[in-house]
Parts: sequence; structure tokens; C-alpha cells
Amino acid sequence: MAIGERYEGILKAACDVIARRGFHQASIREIARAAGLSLAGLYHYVGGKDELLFLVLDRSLDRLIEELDGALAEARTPELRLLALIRTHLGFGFRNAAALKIINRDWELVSGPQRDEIAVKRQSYLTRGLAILRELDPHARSGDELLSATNLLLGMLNGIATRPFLRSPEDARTLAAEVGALFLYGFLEATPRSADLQAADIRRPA
Amino acid sequence: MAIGERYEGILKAACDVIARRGFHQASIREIARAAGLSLAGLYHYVGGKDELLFLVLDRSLDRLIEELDGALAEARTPELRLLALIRTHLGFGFRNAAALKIINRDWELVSGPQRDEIAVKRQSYLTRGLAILRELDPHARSGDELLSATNLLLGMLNGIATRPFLRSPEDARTLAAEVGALFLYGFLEATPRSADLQAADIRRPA
DNA sequence: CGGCCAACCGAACAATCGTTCGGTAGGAGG
DNA sequence: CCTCCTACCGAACGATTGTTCGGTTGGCCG
Repeated sequence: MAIGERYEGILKAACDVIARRGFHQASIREIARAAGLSLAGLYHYVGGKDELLFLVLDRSLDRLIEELDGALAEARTPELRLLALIRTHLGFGFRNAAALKIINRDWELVSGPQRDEIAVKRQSYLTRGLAILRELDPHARSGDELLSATNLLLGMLNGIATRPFLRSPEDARTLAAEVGALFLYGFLEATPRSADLQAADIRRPA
Repeated sequence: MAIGERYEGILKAACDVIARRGFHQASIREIARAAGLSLAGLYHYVGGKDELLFLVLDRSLDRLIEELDGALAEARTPELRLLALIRTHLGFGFRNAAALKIINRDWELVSGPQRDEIAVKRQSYLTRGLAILRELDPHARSGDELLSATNLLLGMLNGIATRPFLRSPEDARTLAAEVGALFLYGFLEATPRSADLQAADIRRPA
């Protein structure tokens, strides 16, 4: 077994157990068991429970932001960037349901300076959404209004980035188009197969 | 002190402590201290910690649904009913931030048959939202699509039903109009002072 | 072979947890 | 007066928690 592979397994186990039981109810013993180690063996790799939570959050946020940046880099227009954000978020929620749950529910439980690190990364994610909405905004909204709108958007995503709404990667794609249309054009106008966003869905030429 | 007043104080204390610390980290001792009782004195009123969580959730959901039904009863059109739901939710979030936090974060921690009771009340709240969207829908959306849209709407609300977005009851009113406009007409069309929903905001004659 | 170090474990530590038990103060009722 | 009952408390219970300590492997290096 390659070095570091154990480490990955431990983080994966911690992520699963914490997501299922909640941080404080997730015992180190259960995490160790899920990772296939003894209690003391786990302490050979990590310094303590708090560090475990921080590590899981830190890594998950890094991956989420990295995925988002990758998707944004290929998106040429503000509309496509919005769609990229929505797709990335829903896709991440499908592939890493446990991580997203911890990000949304348990991040406040990190204490000390590490909490600030997590807050910064969450803020960094939010800022990307805010920038997109600023580009998109036809009404010269104020910063506060754009911030509210960004939180509305992310709240929407978290409202459905969970079972039973996401059952397959295809669900994530089609749901993303629906969500994008609803957010841009509203419930009264948007249809599940909005023409504009479907057009945006066409593969761009290489 | 009137009988039952102590009981209310205990539930209030439990709500605050659980919201701040999370259910499992909130110790019965701390709740007792916040309620002005000794540890054993608290057990004179409640059967245990699980019951405390259930009681807080059950009451909060009852109040939320009751407020919603009260507001819906006065709303004559689907648009007004949507606005009533948004206003009620944001207003509840402002006046009972702790309770809303527990509703969204800790309700899964209830165990046994009581969990089903809570799930039913949450579902009951969701169903009211779904009914409004069904009335509003101009596109004959399927039940699944309407359910998704309902969760999108409630996700939006939970995304901002918290500080620092809600600082005053006035914030809750104006934010409600913004959210309603954005949900109905979309980010591209909606303006912070949407004409239609502002008109709806006018006091109806007695 | 001998020494070393990472990897890992069993057993225990003190602290805290939810819960219970035995008891007391004091007013109401007979 | 005595009894009962509600309201409440101090102290303790066993269980579980996060963490630590003293080992024991087993492979690599010299």
C-alpha cells in the first residue's frame, strides 16, 4: 500500500462517519473502525478529532473550488459561467454528498484559527458566485443586493443537492439546466428545457 | 410564577443552547443552568435529552405552520400566497433564528417514532409550498418538477434566513419582496422593487 | 547480525456525558 | 397535628468520550 493511501482512507472514513452521525456524535473509535485501524493506530496519523474535521473540510473545499475554477475556465459567457457553477455544485453534491453535508452543517464546529481558514475558503467560493452575478446583473444592483442574490442561489443549490433529487450524473446535468433557467428567468417564465440554456449546453468546438 | 412558565423557560433555554452548540454538544447541565435549574431539577420536568430536542422541534414547527396558515388565510391570490410564505419564513427566521437553525440542522437527530412525527410536520410545511407553486405554474409542470422547485424556493429562503441578512423586521419585509420577485421573474428581470409584488404589498381594505 | 524507525496495537487515563436516587422545603388538605 | 404532593436539589451511577502511554512488530540500513 502506497504511503498516503492510508491517510486518504482515514479522511474518507472520517468524512463518511461525520456526515452520517454529526461531528460530535461521531466517535474517534468509529472512524478508526471504518478506516480499518485501531484507536491508537489512528492517532499515529492524525493529531486529534478537531484536526480530522478540519482536514476533511479543508480538502473538500479545495476540491470544490478547484472543480469550479476548472469549469469556469472553459465558460466564455456569464450565462455559461453561471451554468458551470450550478453544474459543478450539483455534480459535487452528487459525487460527494457526505462532504457537502459537512461543509454546510458542521463547518462552524471548527475552532481556533483553523475556523478562519475554513471561513476564508467558503468566502472564496461565495465570491466566485458573486462575481458571476455581477457580470450578469442588468440592473446595477448594489453589493448588498448581489450578496443576497448569491446566497439565494447557493441556498437553492443546497436545497436540492441531496437525495432524492440527485440520483445520477444525468440528473445533475438536467437539474442544472432547470435551476439555471429558473434562477435567470423566474418560475413563471422558465421551462424545464429553456431554449437559451439548452443552446448553451451544446459542446463548444475545439 | 405561573405553572407552565417554568416549562416554557426550559424549552427556550434548550432551544438556545442546542442552536448554539449543536444537539450532541449541548449538555443537559448547560441547558439546566440556562433555565435556572439544577440538573436534577430539570429532570423533574422533562424525561430526557431526546425528549427535549423533540419538544423544541415539535413546538417550533407547530408555530411555523400556524403562522403560515394564518398568513395564507388572508392571501387571496397565488402570488399573494407565495409572498405570504416567503414573508412568514423570513419573519420566523428573524424572530426565531435558533429554532429555524435546529429545524434545518438537527431534526434528523430525533430518533424513534418521534422522528416520523417531525418528518410529517416538515412534509406538511413543504406541501403548502408545493400547493402554491402548483397554482402559480403556467407550464403544467410535473409533480417531480414542482417538488424540485419547492425545495429550490425553501433552499433560497434558508440561504438568507439568517444573520447578517436579517437585521430587523423591516429587512424581512423588503427582503421578502425581493426574493418573491426574483423567484417569480428571475434574476435578469426582477428588480428590488418589483411593481407587481409591491402592489401586492398594499394593505387590503377591511 | 544489530540497531533503528515507522506502523500499529491493547490498555488505561481523566473528564464528561445522560440519568437516577434519596432527600428536603413548603404549602394544601384533612 | 400529620400527611401528602409538587418542586426541587446534591451526589452519585455507569457508560462513553478524546487522548496517551508502553509496548510489539517487521522491514530497511549498515
